[in-house]
Amino acid sequence: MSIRVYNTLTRTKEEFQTIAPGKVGIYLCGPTVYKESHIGHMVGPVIFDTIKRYLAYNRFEVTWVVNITDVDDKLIAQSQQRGIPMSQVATEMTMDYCANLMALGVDQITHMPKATEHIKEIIEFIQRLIEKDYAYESAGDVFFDVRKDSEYGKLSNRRPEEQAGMGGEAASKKRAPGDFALWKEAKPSEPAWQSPWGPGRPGWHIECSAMSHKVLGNSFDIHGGGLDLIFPHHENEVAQSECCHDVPMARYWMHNGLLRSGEAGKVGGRATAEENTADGLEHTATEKMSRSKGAGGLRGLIDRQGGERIRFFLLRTHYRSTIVFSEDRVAEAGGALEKFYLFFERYQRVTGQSFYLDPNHSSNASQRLRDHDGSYTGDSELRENVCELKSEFLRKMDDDFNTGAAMSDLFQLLTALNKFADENRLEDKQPADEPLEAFCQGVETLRELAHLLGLFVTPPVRAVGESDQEATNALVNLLINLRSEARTNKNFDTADQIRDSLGDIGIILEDRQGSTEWRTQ
RNA sequence: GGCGCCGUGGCCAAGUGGCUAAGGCAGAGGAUUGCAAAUCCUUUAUCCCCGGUUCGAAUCCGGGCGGCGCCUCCA
Repeated sequence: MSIRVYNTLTRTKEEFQTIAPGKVGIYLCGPTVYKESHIGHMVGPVIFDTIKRYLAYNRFEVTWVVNITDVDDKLIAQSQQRGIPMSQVATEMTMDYCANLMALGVDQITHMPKATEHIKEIIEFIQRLIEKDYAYESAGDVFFDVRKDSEYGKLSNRRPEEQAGMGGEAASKKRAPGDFALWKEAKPSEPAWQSPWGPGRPGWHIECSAMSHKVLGNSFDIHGGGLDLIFPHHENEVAQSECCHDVPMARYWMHNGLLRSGEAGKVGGRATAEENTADGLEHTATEKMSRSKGAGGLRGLIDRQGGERIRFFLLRTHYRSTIVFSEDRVAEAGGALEKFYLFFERYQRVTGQSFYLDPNHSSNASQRLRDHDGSYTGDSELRENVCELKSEFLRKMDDDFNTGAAMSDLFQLLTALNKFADENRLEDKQPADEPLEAFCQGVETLRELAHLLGLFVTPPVRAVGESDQEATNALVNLLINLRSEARTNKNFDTADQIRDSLGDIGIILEDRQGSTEWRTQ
């Protein structure tokens, strides 16, 4: 039983072996906090949050670092444009980023170091590179000399000499066009820190090398980020770090696929299939999500769809694949979650306990360990089925964290449990003890596996406010009572009219034994 | 030009050499229900095209067509 991960460096799946036994260090490149984050920024955090949960489940002690880059040309531009200090822009956007992470259930991050709080380490790092002759000062700037690094290009598989169009505005200060800035001289109006080369600020890549070194050491296990960071960001990071420390920076380089926009121009307006297929072929122009292309509105998306839907949408596809994003797609995918929510209500009807608040398990279920001593006793068809689905789920997760494939077992588990509840009439007043226990154990497994994906940890956030809900509650119950009376009198026309009218405004009634329940949508 | 990815049922999406090609959504039929809802059961695949390797390929190789990414800021 071993975990395999795809390594960008070798372009193969490799067996996962940690540097220190039982411990894992992960560094994920976080955002440059100059604007509100968009949906694309959530892909890496969500998959690595899941990876951390899974590694912890496999008895690893995991340290997961996500950096905040809070000094950068774009941040300076923002602060000047808005007329506020750069640090204020950074603080606002960092809070926005963290709020979005929380909404998507990303709560496993161990450290979030900021670049501006590590200027000293950054300067020391650069000094070391200069001493070792891998970097040079040039008129207030410091550059990394790519020609000194014989391994430069190994991650992205490209040779600097073959690159066209490199150099940028600082080209005249460089020895070679592929050289990149470690330290940038400050212009008069720009924020600056004192350094041996005069006032300035760090270049883009150096903060990650310095901070990962500080928190995780010379070598750590996993370095992650979006595919678009392979070049130049990660290529430059490896170059800096390995020239500085003379050991491999990271064992496994993991890169998540990017999101592409699949907006058909009908977001928010329930586009019907009939409308779209009128001309037979509708080629939706899709393009990569990026802030420069106007992707945005993550907060609104979260408000409308809920974080869990978005998380589910992202984990449905393998993390290295491109995902075509649109709100319609999120909404559509999220419909599948309803089946689980309805089941959790069923679970509550059967056991009288909330799926979420079970005092015995809720708080610890996500900390369950693999191969724990399960309380699975006796044998039955359900138990066998559950065990098999669980091992299938784990087998798929072992194979490069194949969350999309693993989800199918979650759905099959759900179906098995529903079927079992049907067949054993668990919603009757007095269900037999033995089947009830088997059922609860099955639910326990469902919870255990779902929590590995970060799903169903907390109740879904509904859009309705608290007080609204109370009023709605009272009102609907009133109508239910009226309808119930009509039904008792065999006045089904009236009963149906009430139910249909409620259905028209989005309230669904469900008749159970002796009572009627309702839900929205 | 250099490096790289993708093309699986109406839609989304696993599977990368060998049982009847997962699962979800949508649709259809059935069970259940006073009628519904929920739930369960049943049901839909020339795996982009052509050639090759092989006893055997969606899966490997070559070619073609189509879509996309990076090489400039980007998760």
